[in-house]
Amino acid sequence: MPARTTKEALSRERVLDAALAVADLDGLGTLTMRRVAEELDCEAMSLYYYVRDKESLLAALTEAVVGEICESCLDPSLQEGAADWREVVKRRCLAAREVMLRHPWAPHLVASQPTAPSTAYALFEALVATMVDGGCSHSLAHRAIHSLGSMLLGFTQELFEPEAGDGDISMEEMEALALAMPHLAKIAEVAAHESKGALSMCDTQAEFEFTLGLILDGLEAHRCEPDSAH
Amino acid sequence: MPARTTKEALSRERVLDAALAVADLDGLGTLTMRRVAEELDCEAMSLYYYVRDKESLLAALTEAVVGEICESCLDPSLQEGAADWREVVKRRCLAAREVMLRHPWAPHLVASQPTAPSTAYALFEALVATMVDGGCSHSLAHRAIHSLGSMLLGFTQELFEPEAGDGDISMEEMEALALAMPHLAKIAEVAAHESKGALSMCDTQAEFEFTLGLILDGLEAHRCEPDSAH
DNA sequence: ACCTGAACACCGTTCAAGT
DNA sequence: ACCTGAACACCGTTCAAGT
Repeated sequence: MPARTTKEALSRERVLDAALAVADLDGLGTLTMRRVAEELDCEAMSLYYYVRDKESLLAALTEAVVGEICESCLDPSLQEGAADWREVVKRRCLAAREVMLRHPWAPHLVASQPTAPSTAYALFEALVATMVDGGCSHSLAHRAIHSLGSMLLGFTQELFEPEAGDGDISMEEMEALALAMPHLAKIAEVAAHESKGALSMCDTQAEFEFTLGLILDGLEAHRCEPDSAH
Repeated sequence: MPARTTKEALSRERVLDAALAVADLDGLGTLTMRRVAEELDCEAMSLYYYVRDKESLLAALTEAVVGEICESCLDPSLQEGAADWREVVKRRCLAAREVMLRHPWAPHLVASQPTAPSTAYALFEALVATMVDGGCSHSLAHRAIHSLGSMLLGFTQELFEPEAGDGDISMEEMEALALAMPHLAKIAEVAAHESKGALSMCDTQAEFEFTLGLILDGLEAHRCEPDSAH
C-alpha cells in the first residue's frame, strides 16, 4: 500500500544516478559499490545485474559528466552576438569550467580513464567547426584542441589516441562517425598521413611545445604593454 | 655468512625507494602496502614503523617526484646562452616534462594530493625570479605560474591555497621561507592585499580567463600568419 | 629498537539460490 | 527476469607479542 516504502525497481539509469549523487556528495573516494547500493536501498551484488563491474560503472559515469559538459558547451545561445571565433570558444570553455566546478571530481575521473569518452568528440567537432568557419586551418584547429584540452576537461592527456583494441569499432561505425563529424575526420586523415610510421597519431612533444610557445609569447606581449594587467 | 641473503635493515628511505620502484614498474594501481613490503622482502606491517599510513607514504612519494622535477628544472646549465627569459622558462618546462614522461603516474599522484608539496615552491621561486629579471612585473609572473601549472606538474589545480590547518606552520618558519623565496613572498603579499575579504588568495576564475586569453590570442595570431605552422 | 602473526573492518566480485 | 546470502580474495591498519 504505502507507495513511499515500495521499493522502486532498479535500472541501469538509477544505478548511474546514484553513483553520480554519491560522487557529488562525498567525492570519488567514498564511491564504493556498497555505498551506491545503500543509496538505492539494495545490496551491492544487485548492481552487477546492471553493470559489469566497478570499472565500467566509472566509465559510464565519465561519459555522463563529459556529456553534461558537451551539452553546456553546445548550447546554441553561446554563439549569439559573438564578435569572433575566439569569443565563441571562450564562452564554451567557461561553460565547461562551470560544469567542472559543479563536479570537482570530474577531472580526476576523466584523467583516470584509459580513453576519452566518445561524448567528448561532439564537443571537439563543434570547436573545430567554429575555428575553421572563423578562418583557421584544420591543422591549427587541431593544435588548438590539444592546447585547450586542460581548459575543457581539466587535465592534460592524450585525447586522440586509439583505444586499446582497434578491432572493436567496425568500418560502418567508422564511416558513420566520419559523416557525423566531418572536421574531426579531416583532422584524423591529415594526422594519419603526416605521422605514417610514427608511434602515435599526434606528436605530443610538438603539441606541448606549441602550447608552451603560445603561453610564453602571450606573456611576453603582456610584459610590453603592462597597462591591461595589474 | 652469505651477504646476499642477509636482510638489509629497513629504513624510511628504502621504503620510499621501493614505493617509487613499484609505481614506475606497474603504476599507482598496484601500489599497495603489501606489494611494497614484498619488494623489500618484509611484511606489510613493518612499513608502519617508518610511515604513518599509506596516505603519508603517497605524500612522501609526491614530494620525491616533485623534488626530481625541481632538480631537473633548476639545473644552472639551462640558463646558458638563453636569448630570453622565455627560453629559460621553456627549457625548464621541457625538463619538467621529461621527468613526467619517466614517471607517467606523477600528474595523477600530484593532483590527488590535497596540497602541492613544499618542494614545488623552489621551482616557482626560480621561475618568478627569471621572469622578473627579464622585465616582467611580479603580478604578471604570478599569473604565469598559474598559466604554466599544467605544463610543469601535468595538471591544473589550486597551487597557492593554504593547507587545511594554518597553524601548523610557525611564524619563524614563515619568515625563513620568505627569506629563502623573496619573490614568492612578494607575490603572496600583493595577492593577500588584493584579496582581502575574498575566499581564496587567488582569483581562480580570473586566472582561468587569463590563460584562456593567452591561448586564444596566440591561436588568432597564428591564423593571420599561417606560414609558421602547417 | 625493530619486526611480525593474528585479527578486524572494508572492499570488489562470484555464484548458487531464492522470488 | 531480477535480487540476495554466503563466501572468497584482497586491502589498510592495529596491537600485542616476539627478537
